[in-house]
Amino acid sequence: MARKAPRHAEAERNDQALLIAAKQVLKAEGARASVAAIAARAGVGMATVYRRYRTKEEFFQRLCVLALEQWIKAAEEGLRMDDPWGGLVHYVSAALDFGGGSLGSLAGTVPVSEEMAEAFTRSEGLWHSLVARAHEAGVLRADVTSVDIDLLIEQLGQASLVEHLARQGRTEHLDEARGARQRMIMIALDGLRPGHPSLPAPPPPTDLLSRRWSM
Amino acid sequence: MARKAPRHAEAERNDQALLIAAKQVLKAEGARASVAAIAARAGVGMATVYRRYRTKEEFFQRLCVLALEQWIKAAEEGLRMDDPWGGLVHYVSAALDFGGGSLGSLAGTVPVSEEMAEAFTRSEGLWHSLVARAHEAGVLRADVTSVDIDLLIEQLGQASLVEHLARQGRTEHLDEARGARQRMIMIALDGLRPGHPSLPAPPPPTDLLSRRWSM
DNA sequence: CCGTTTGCGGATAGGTCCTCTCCGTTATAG
DNA sequence: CTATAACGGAGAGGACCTATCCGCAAACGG
Repeated sequence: MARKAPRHAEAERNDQALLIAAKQVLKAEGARASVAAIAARAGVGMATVYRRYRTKEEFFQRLCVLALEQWIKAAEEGLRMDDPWGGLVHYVSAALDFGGGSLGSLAGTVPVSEEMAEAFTRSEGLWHSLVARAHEAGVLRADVTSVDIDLLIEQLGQASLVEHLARQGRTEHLDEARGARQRMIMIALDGLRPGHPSLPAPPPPTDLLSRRWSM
Repeated sequence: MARKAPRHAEAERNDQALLIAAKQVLKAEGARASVAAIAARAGVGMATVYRRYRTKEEFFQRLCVLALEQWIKAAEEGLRMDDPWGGLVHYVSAALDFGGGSLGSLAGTVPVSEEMAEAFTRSEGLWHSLVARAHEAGVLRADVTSVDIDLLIEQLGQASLVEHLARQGRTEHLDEARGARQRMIMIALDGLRPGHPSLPAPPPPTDLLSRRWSM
């Protein structure tokens, strides 16, 4: 009967290429990215996407789960670090690096699957621990909550000048834009340190963001 | 001959409604906003837009000029304040309030008109004065440049949770989201104060952003 | 009260772009 | 060399967007 899988290696390579391309395109174009654009970026045909996922929605849900796993990994790494502040910075930096912000733009446009809700719950728990530890050590300003920082990550993670330039093919200034972005992130993180006047408005409710991840 | 303008008042009202609606929709949807959406938001027909502007592009260019005038006004107000830091905060807050960030998403998608380039030059000069004054007074960390702050404004000005919720009609949490946003902006501004470790990467070139506004 | 003029809304033509399917082609294991 | 898993891309069908056109409503002078 079935002799063997003739093009198995190529299929595996395409799997990976698709996931990488999807992250890049989603980061640059947000939730409006088209399947065609992602496939082109990965150097494969569109059929290759639809052979693996029944619909675009299912594809994006899978990407959400993978991204959530990166959040979880970042939080675990952060907790493993001895320095509470360093751990928190690691988490935020990692989230912005792998494009955790693009996740935010997906949330709300893609129905939440069971798998997604589960992964989110796990990541949320770890994240709270990381923030709590920083608070206890006194290295994080007392009037800031984990939701505040989540919002900050989401905002800073949106399509930035870097992605805009990359999309337009203007590579001359890419490095400068990347450096500028790092500086901006550091500025925002410095605003999280203790020693600043107290924040306006009451702290946001804890479920302000998380309700987007429940089914 | 021409007796008089029969429906002049309504026309004037529509003019204003269109501009207001355009700002709101652009803020929520970015540069991809459709004319139909803007007209609907203003409660007018599409023809009303095209009676005033020949093309969508011309409409958006006009909006850019109006927005740039708001930037100029904000900078002038900031310079008129006695407190150098307060003046800078005023500028940033005003820019984020009136949706200066949506301007950033227009830059690059709309050809730069002469009027736009001129207004930008004027606003840029005022902005530099405002930053220079803060630097001289020592109330702004020395290693931050005006481009850094521009980038921060652009990033924080992009479609936020507030706009996402508004677009989906979820008004229950709008006030909480608005408060959370104010807190986030204050956190970022606190990061601009003196007394933090020095920033990574060299300062961005002064024309990193401004070249988008030259013809 | 009527005629004229001005501005109005929305249907729609024409075009772009997107999702998803179908089918002839290509690469590999035996 | 054959059988077959996996491939790429053209295209059907539909959503949506810009810009136009036309019948209608409102304001004013006489």
